[in-house]
Amino acid sequence: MSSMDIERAQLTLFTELAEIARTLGSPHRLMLLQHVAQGARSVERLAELTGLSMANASQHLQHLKRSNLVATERDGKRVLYSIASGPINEVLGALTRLAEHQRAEIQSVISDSLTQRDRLEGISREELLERLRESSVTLLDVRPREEFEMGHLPGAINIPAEVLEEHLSMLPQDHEVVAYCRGPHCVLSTSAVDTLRQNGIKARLLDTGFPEWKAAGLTIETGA
Amino acid sequence: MSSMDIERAQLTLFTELAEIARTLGSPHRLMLLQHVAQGARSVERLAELTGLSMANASQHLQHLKRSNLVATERDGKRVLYSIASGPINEVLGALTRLAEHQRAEIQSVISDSLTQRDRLEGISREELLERLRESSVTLLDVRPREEFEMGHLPGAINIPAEVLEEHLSMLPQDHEVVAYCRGPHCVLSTSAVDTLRQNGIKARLLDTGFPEWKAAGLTIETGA
DNA sequence: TAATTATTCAATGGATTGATTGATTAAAGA
DNA sequence: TCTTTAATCAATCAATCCATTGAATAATTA
Repeated sequence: MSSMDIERAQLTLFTELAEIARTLGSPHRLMLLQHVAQGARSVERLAELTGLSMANASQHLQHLKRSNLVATERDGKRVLYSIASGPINEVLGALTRLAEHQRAEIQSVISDSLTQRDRLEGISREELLERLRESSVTLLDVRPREEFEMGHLPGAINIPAEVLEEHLSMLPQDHEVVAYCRGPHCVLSTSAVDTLRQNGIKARLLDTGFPEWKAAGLTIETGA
Repeated sequence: MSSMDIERAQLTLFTELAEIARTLGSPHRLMLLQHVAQGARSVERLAELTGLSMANASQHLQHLKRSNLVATERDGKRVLYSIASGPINEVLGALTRLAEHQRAEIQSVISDSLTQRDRLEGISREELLERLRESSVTLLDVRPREEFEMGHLPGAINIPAEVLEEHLSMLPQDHEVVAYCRGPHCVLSTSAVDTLRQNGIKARLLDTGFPEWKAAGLTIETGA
């Protein structure tokens, strides 16, 4: 193996990595990816969910496909896009943690925010299970009702993020609240945690979301 | 918190993520980042290491800086670039694993490669320590001699990747070999593992590199 | 102070990207 | 078969990106 070959190998690896990173380097594609990660969706639905035009959504989805981040399957006259196999969520999770770290670093200079520090430190699945067993926490699912009813973590109560502020009275003031939504890169529950804290409720964020919980083979409740 | 606010928060988060991903979306910037991750380097050195022109390297480095992936510090008439704090390696590691996963998936269709599967499964620090204690493995450092001499894992022998093929006789034929270099995103040791296997030596890849080992506070040897 | 070295800035041009529009293909139903 | 619906393709245009060039700035040395 000559050092020439090594350089070439380095270059091709970096080129591959760069290609993936580039594909992730568009807010619209990230939004599409996030929705696709919830389950197979048609182009039309994805366009609607993201507010993009059909043609534009289609092109972005094809871009994601070229990078092997999503897969397609035909269903009658529709084409369903679903997330590809592989550690895609890990990449998005790592990216999110990096972004949050950077944001925290900036904010810790600007503001003296006390909540900032531990907002990043989510609660782990293991700790959650332990705390649930001794019922010292309330588990809060902030996804839309329909998603909640399709399946949720056992014992969770559902208050969609968009109505959280008006339904704070449903939450116990003494217990700590652990919020979760779709995945580690879901922004809904971090804003939920902010809202809760601003209202004097002790709140933390589950470091995994519903899809991961399901993937880990843990028990799930359905219905309302 | 209205659902309008959520959408805006989503958008800004995704925009931030996309910006980081975009910055990583260039092979040249990834190369620069990899070198910078080894320690503080001047623009000139980095230009030389990557084969870029000074002005070009400088601009890419500034791009990396704008995304808070590197930091600068003046040293006399030179400007030293170093890696920023935060889980940057985690992102690169996750990206690399994703790329390798994709590559493996393609290759497992094309070729019937037996080695492909477990090449990805590196050996963990814990397992390595155990195996070293019972001296059932040989630890191989494939970085350039100078880096090796600055510090390496205890008990490792050094054969730089570019001369590995000519020095195979230095390696025991009966022991398993564990190769490592700089970090999980270092391509050197994966090519090293390939070379070794092609020559009938049982080889695996350490799932962390020297920087991580050092960061974990484990013992280090210096000198030749 | 002048000359040197290291880096950045500013301007240029070619290549690529992202969104829009309208045309085209594919499958299903009337 | 003709129409409808879902998705993709092709063409366009503005915006951005990347590398190059040469000039400008900053710190050091003669």
